[in-house]
Amino acid sequence: MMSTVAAKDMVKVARNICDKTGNRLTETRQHVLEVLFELDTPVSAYELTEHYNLLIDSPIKTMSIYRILDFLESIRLVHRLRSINKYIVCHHSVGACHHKTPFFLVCKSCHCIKDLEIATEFVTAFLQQVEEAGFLSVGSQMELSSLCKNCQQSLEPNSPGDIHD
Amino acid sequence: MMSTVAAKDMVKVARNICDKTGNRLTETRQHVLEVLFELDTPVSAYELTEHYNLLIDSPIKTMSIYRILDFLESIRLVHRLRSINKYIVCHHSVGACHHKTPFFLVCKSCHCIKDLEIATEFVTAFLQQVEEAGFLSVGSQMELSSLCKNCQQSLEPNSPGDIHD
DNA sequence: AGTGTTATGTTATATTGTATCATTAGTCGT
DNA sequence: ACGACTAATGATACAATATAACATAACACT
Repeated sequence: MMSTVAAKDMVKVARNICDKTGNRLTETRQHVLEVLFELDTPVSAYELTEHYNLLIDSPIKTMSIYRILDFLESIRLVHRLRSINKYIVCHHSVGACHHKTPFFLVCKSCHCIKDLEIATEFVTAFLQQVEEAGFLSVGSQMELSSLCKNCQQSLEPNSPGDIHD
Repeated sequence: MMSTVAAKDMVKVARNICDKTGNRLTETRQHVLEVLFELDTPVSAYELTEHYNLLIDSPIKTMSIYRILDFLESIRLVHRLRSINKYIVCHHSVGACHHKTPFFLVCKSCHCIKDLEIATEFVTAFLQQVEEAGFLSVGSQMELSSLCKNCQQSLEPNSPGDIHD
């Protein structure tokens, strides 16, 4: 499998994390991470399986992909975008502070995403409210179902909900 | 189908909205709304189908439930919780201002939810950032994948991601 | 090497959601 | 009231997403 420089960096970070946390960065896991990195767009587990099998010699099945995605998510190298059932590598992992709380704007229509950099004090204040409510933020990410500029335009006006109130 | 007072209020609001927006609150749609209201907990479309068929005489299939949920969501009487693929009635609809942006804390583990009342200025500031990024918030709701108090306790410590950084 | 643990392979199945076309029920103009 | 149009539902099939369960392989430790 080819590896761009950046992909190698990603793998290096992954190896570091695994070393520190007593986990194993197996060849398969590394491959999954590399494929996801090269794709660099949200993909479903099944799409990822296809790409993996195009790029990597030894074939894999989706069951294994799911397991490895779970693992990579648990060490925070992959984000699971629950609102669209897709997965993407974490871009805050390579040579950057890892303690951000990514806020993904997810286009309901075309499934493109934007990783919004929201102000720290904003996040802090917000997480405090979460804590006060007795909840613990996990997954370290938020998603907002929205529409990107393109899809806003190609949408007809006057949806049922518009005249509300 | 039995109707508590509150359920009747809900239906009244629904009828109002439909009248204003030129939509029809059919018997089936009303029934779906009532069943959802009585359940008052997030349910999947299939669970809702089951409950509907227990409570209502004329049987329904999930396909129709999905269509009606779509409709009820479009007039903002139902929230679709995408992170857990479940649906719940909107509680901001009955005799209250409807322009809130609900923020649901969704427990990853037991799927209980808490509708967090976040400060208006908070939401406003946030939505401005969304707009600046060229996105339009739709669905008028946010979800945060989290853990409720109960599930926090029953979880073992030292998950793989813990020692990160 | 032997043993326990973790990761993967493999098959089957559960769960969630859509496409499509037929049928029924309203709506509107005449 | 009648026909024609549109909206809503019924019904069947299927696609897409995800998990369960058990077998095998790879690693880790003594």
